[in-house]
Parts: sequence; structure tokens; C-alpha cells
Amino acid sequence: MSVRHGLLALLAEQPRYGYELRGEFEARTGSPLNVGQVYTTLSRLERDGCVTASGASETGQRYYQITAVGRAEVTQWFTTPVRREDRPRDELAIKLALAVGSEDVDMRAIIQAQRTDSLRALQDYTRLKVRAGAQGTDDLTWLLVLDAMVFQTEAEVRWLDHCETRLVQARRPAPLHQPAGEGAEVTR
Amino acid sequence: MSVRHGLLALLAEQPRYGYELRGEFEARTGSPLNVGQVYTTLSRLERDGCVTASGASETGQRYYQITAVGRAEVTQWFTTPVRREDRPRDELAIKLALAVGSEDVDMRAIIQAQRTDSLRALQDYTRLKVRAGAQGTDDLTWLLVLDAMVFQTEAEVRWLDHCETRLVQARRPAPLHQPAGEGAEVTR
DNA sequence: GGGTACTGCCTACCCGGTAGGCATGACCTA
DNA sequence: TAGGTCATGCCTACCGGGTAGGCAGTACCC
Repeated sequence: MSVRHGLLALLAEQPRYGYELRGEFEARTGSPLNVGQVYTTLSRLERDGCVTASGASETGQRYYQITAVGRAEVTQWFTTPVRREDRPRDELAIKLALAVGSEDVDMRAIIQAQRTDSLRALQDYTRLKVRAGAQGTDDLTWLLVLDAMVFQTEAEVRWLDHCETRLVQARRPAPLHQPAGEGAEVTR
Repeated sequence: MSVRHGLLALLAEQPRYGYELRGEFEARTGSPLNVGQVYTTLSRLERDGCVTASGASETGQRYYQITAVGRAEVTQWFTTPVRREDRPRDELAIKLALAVGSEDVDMRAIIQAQRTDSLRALQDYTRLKVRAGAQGTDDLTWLLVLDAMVFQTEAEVRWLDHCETRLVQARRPAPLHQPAGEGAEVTR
């Protein structure tokens, strides 16, 4: 529901029209948004009584105003944390999990290819950060969004490394009774 | 497309029926999967020539076999890295990005609530890891999946802390020419 | 005998996301 | 000046992901 709530949050600041919402959303979150989705979402919001639409202005725009119901939903959204449990599937984790159990799959190659791509993304993000910082735009929001992606990607790379070493350990069968030192890792 | 490809990967190992696929998928990936989605996905796979269905057996199960086309799609999936760019929206990042720009929003409270929830999730994960390790199941895949969630959540907490300090810095307007030490952060 | 629970299937419905079509106006260029 | 392109602005159609729920058979237990 990020789109629904995101649009509502923007409408909570001031009335806007669809195309304008798309632009604002992308500029603030850095997340590309298809215009079509804006209009369908707006009609759902109108259906649910969260916004009211004014007829098209003489220049053709349809402005949307938020209602009390909509305002309540926004504050609800802002004050409720995003629970880890109801996040979309992690495609990478699923892929590796299924690959581990399959024969005819070269785990090392998969991990290697993934790490290469993740490191490339990491480079892109740092380049963007440098540019954003240098241009003096000083767009705090944009910098924070970039940081989020950097942090996530770093975690991904670390996890990939972790997987690789774990898989190597598993290849040579476990010692009869695992020597001490394993416990520390488990309770990290 | 994680579901589609995940089911295909399971079918590449051996023929299975819908309900069984749900069970295997959840057991291996730890990701809950609605049965209805399995059946709709299977029919799409059949439509696309990736699998063929046999009529219901005497006990009522419909077994699905993978085809050459399906096999090609699986290996394609396994060998192509998951690109950072085409991942689902990051609801948390979007929320915070929009909150920064809004008045009447208590950023500190939002971040605080989110961190509390993330730390709770982190605790749950470590508990699960301990249990998985202690029971001697030694289910490597499940441990790796748990590690993925741990790494991601740790990154999230770090990012939240990062956001908080950045926002505090931004409140008191930046010094005329930022003192050294900032550059190191940007190019980290 | 009836409640509960599991296996096994299928349909309906909604949201997210993409593609694409349509119209207007600005601006550039042959 | 006519035609190309691009941006603004709207809308619809279509597909995959995801959830809810219904239906039937079996098993098990009180």
C-alpha cells in the first residue's frame, strides 16, 4: 500500500492533481511511479472516501483534496511501524534457498554473479551520493534514501559472503562433535 | 515473479502436485505461500508451456511435470542476478522520505517506533536461529534464510540511527563551511 | 455422532504495476 | 508554414501477486 499512502501523504500537504502527484512522489522518494497507477489509486481513494475530486479545471487538471477520513489514514500510516513480517517476498533469499536444495546448480557461480551486480549497484549509489552532495542541492531526503539503499546493499553483500563460507564449511562434512566456536556464531 | 520461478525450480527436481508445492516452498524458503496462488501460477505456467499437467490421480492429486521450456526458464532465473533496480518499493524508505517533507509529523517518534519494532524482529530471528541450531536439525538453508533477515534488519536499524543523527544535524543549520570529517562519510 | 483438523482442489476479488492510447501546447527545424 | 518531437495531462486494458473463502474427503478424538 505504499502508493496509496504515499499519495495520501502528499495530498495531506496540499491539494494536487494526478500528474503533479507522480512528479512529487518520484522527486521525494526516488521511486519511479507509473502515471496510470496514480489515477487508479486516486479513484480507489475517492471510492473509499479518503479524497474528493474537483471537476477538471480550465487547463484540464483534476485537483484532489484530502478528507478527514484520509487524514486519519495518513497519521495511522505514519505512526504504525512497517512490520518486518508483512514485507514482500525476498526474491534473492528465495532463489538461493531453492538453489541450495537443487542439484545441477553451481552455487558459487550464482553467488559470485549476484555479488558482482550488488557491488556495481553500490558503486552507482555512492556516485549518486557524491553528485548529490557536490551539487550543493543539499537534498536531505534524497541523501537519506540513497543511504537506505547503500545500507541494504552492503547487508546483501555481507550475506552473500556469509553464504559462501557457510556452504564451504558444509561441503566437508561436519566434524563428529562440532568443536567449540560454533556457539558464538549462533548467538551473535 | 518469485513464486512462478520458485515453483518451477521445485518442479525441476521432480514432478509434484499443487498442495505439495506449497508445503515444499514454505519449508525451504520460510516464506508463507497461499495455496490459491499456487494453482493460479501453475495454470499460467501450463499456459506458457513451462509445465504439463497430468489428470487427477485416483487420490485426487494433479501432478505437474516440467518441460524443456520450463527448465530453460529456471536456469535462466538461477544464472541471472536479482537486480537492485527492479525490486519492490521500499515502504519504509518511502514513508520516511515523505514524512521528512511534511509538517505536523514527529520524525523522532516515527523512527523510535520503527526501531523498536525492528529490534523486536531481530530478537525473534535470533531466537529462531538458536532453536534451529539447538534442535540439531542442522537445516543449512533455513539458517541462511534467517541470516538474510538478520542482516537486513540490522541494516535497517543502522539506517534508522543514521537518519536520526542526520536530522538532528540538519535542525541546527549547517556550519558555514562544513568542517572536515564529512567527506569520509560520503565516500565510505 | 459431531467437532476439529488436515489434505486437496478451485474461484472471486483486489491491489500493484506496465503498456499504450488520446489530446493539447511549446518548440525546433526543414 | 508544415511536420517532428517533447512535455503535460488524462484514461483504459491487461497481467501477475496476494488474500479470502468455498467445497469435498479423510482422520482423529471426545
